[in-house]
Amino acid sequence: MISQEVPPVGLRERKKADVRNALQDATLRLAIEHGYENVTVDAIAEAVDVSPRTFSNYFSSKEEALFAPNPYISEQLTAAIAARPADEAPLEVLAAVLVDMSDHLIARRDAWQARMRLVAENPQLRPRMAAQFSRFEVILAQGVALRCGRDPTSDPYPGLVAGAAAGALRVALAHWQPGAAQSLHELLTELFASLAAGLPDVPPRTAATDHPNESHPS
Amino acid sequence: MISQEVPPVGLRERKKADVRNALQDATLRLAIEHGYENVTVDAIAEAVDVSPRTFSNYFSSKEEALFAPNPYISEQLTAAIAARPADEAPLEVLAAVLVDMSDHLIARRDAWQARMRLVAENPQLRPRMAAQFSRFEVILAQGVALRCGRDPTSDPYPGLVAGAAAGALRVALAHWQPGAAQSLHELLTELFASLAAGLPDVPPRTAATDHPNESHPS
DNA sequence: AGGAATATTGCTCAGTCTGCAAACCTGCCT
DNA sequence: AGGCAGGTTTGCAGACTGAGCAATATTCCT
Repeated sequence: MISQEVPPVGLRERKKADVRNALQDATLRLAIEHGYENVTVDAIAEAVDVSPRTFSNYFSSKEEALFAPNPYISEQLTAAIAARPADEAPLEVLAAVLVDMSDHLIARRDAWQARMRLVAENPQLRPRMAAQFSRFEVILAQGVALRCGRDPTSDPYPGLVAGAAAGALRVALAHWQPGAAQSLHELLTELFASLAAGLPDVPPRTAATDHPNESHPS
Repeated sequence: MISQEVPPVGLRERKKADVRNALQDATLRLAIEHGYENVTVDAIAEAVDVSPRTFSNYFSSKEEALFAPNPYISEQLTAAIAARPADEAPLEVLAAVLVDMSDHLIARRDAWQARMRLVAENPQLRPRMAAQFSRFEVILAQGVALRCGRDPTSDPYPGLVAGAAAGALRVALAHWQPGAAQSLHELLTELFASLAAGLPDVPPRTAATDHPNESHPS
C-alpha cells in the first residue's frame, strides 16, 4: 500500500515540502500560461517569492520541476512491491502496485491532466518527461529484481517487465484526458491485462464504454 | 528491410554526414576518456576541427550528439513497419523490424557497447538516453497505428505495444556487453518471445547458454 | 535560552544554446 | 569556364542554466 501523502513531521520539513510543491505548481501554471520555453527559472522563483538560487536547491532543471514525482515515491514503491504476496508474478505485482498508486494520481487529477496536456501540445517536452519516467522505471526494475532474487545488471527480465509496466503507466496517463470514456483505473487495468495476454493483435476493446470519470476525492 | 547505411549522394551531403559522424565519435571518445560531465562542446568542436557554433548546427545538445541515431532511421523504420505482411500482429511486426535493425547496430558494435557502458557507469546519463529512446518509441507507435488504422492519440494500444518493444530494445542493448553469453539477436528474440508470452513469471532461460558473440560483419 | 543543524540568499563564473549577418563552399545552369 | 543560387560554416553577442561558496536566517533539540 502506498501511503496517502508525504508525511513531513517537523515544521522545517513541512515548509520545505511547501516550497517544493509551490515551485512545481508555479512551473506548471506558468508553462501553461506562457508556454514552457518562455518560462524562466527567475520567473518561477519570483512567482513563489524565493530566490532563483533556491529553485536550484530543489530542482536541477525546469523539467525536473515539471515532472519530478513525490520525493518519497522511490521508497514507497519499493516497499509496496516488496509487500505483495510472494506467489504473485512480477507483472501482476507491478499492475497491482501501479493501480494502487493511481489513487495518488487521481487525487492530483487536475495537475496531472494539465501536465499531460502540456506534453501533448508541446512535443519537445515528451523526451523530458520520458527522462523522468526512466528513473521510475529503474525503481520498478530494482523492486522486481529484489523480489525475484535476480541481479538487474546481469538479468534482463526485471528491466523488461519494468519497461513494459512503466510504458503502460505512461500510455494510461497520456490517454487520461478530462473527457475520457474510461477512468484511470480502468485504463491501467485494461493495459496490464493486455500485457499479460501477450499484447494480442486486437485488444479487447478500447475507448468503447461510456463510464463517467472518477470523481474528485478531495 | 532497413537499408544498410545512409546513402549521401552529393559531395555536400557526404561532407555533412562526415562532420556529423565525426562529432558523434568525438563526443563518445572524449566522454569515455574524461567523463561525460567534463567534456565541453568546445572540446568536441576542437577535436573535430570545426567551430563550436557548428556543433550546435548539428546537435542541439551534448546528449543528442551521444545518442542521436542515424538521421534516416525514422523514415526507414516507418517503411519497414509498413512493409511487413498485413496478417502479422503488431508485436510480431516490431519484433521482426527491430531484430532486423539490430544488424545495423551490430555493424557499429564497438560504438554501441561503449555507449552503453558509459551509461551504465554514469547513471545520470540514463534519463538522457531515455529521452532519445522516447522519440524512437513515438515512431514505432505511429507505425503501428498506421498499420492498424488507429489513431495513436485516442487509442492507447499502439503506444502500449511500442513502449514494450522499445523497452525490449533498451534492455537488450543494456545487456549486450562485450563478454555476454548471448548475441544481440538472441537476446532481442528472447525478450520479444517473453513479451508475446505475456511476461510469464520465469522467463525460459536467461544468460544461460555460452554462445560466442556475433562476429564483426564489417 | 543557546548551540547545532539546516535552509535561503547573493555573488560569481563556466557552460550551453540561439539569432543574426558575413564569408565560404557546392551544385547547377548558361 | 563563368557565375548565380542555395546551403553551410563561422564569429559575435546575448540570454539562460546550473553550481560552488560564504554569509545570513531559520528551525530543531537539549
